[in-house]
Amino acid sequence: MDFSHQNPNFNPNYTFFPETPNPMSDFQFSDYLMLDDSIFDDDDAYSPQSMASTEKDMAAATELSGATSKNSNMQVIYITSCSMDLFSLRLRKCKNGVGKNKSDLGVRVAFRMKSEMDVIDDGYKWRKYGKKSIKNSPNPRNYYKCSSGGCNVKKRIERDINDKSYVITTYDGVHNHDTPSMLYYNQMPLMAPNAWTLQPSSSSST
DNA sequence: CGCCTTTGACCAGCGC
DNA sequence: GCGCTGGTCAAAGGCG
Repeated sequence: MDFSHQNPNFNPNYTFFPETPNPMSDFQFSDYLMLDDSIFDDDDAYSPQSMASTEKDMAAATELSGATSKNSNMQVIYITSCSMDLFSLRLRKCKNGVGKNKSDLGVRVAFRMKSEMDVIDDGYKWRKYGKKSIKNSPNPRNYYKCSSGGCNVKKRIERDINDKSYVITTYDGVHNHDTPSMLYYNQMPLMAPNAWTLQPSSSSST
């Protein structure tokens, strides 16, 4: 089964994450995903280096997710369309990597999706602890902490300045517990990860 | 009663 | 040093 495609409009190193038919895929991640590259193993097929996007895309994603110079170790992955289940599987992968040598707050993930709702139900329980007006943005930024005891994961949610139909969500840290939906994913056959990560750019494999 | 949101105050980092 | 900005705290009130 071929899950991997190449998009001719982008960088040859670009990897396309296809949609997969799944009842959990009730919405799709449409634009940017940003990760701290230290969570990846060197030989990991998930490595950002194998999924480099254009400089323009990276700059845009960096701006969207609020990254600054102090986050310069972050790398940007461009995803045209990725369903919720695939994204969660990637987070599980990240969590496994972080546990080895980084604190729970070593990961930042940001993505932008089209949604009428401000808060996306990602399976975890969140408690709102702040709200701020952001300079040059008509939309406030909301701050949430994971309600689970001992879990220090935070997330920020705000509307895209340029297109209010998009919501930008930034996660800081990795949950130290599972969520019911994660249990669901654990029971899924692991077909997607092996398929769509092992075929980056066949043309660039020199 | 417990947990949540709201919201103003406070604090720290950064640029000038 | 000062002001601006983003992030967090904590008190108050609401809701199930």
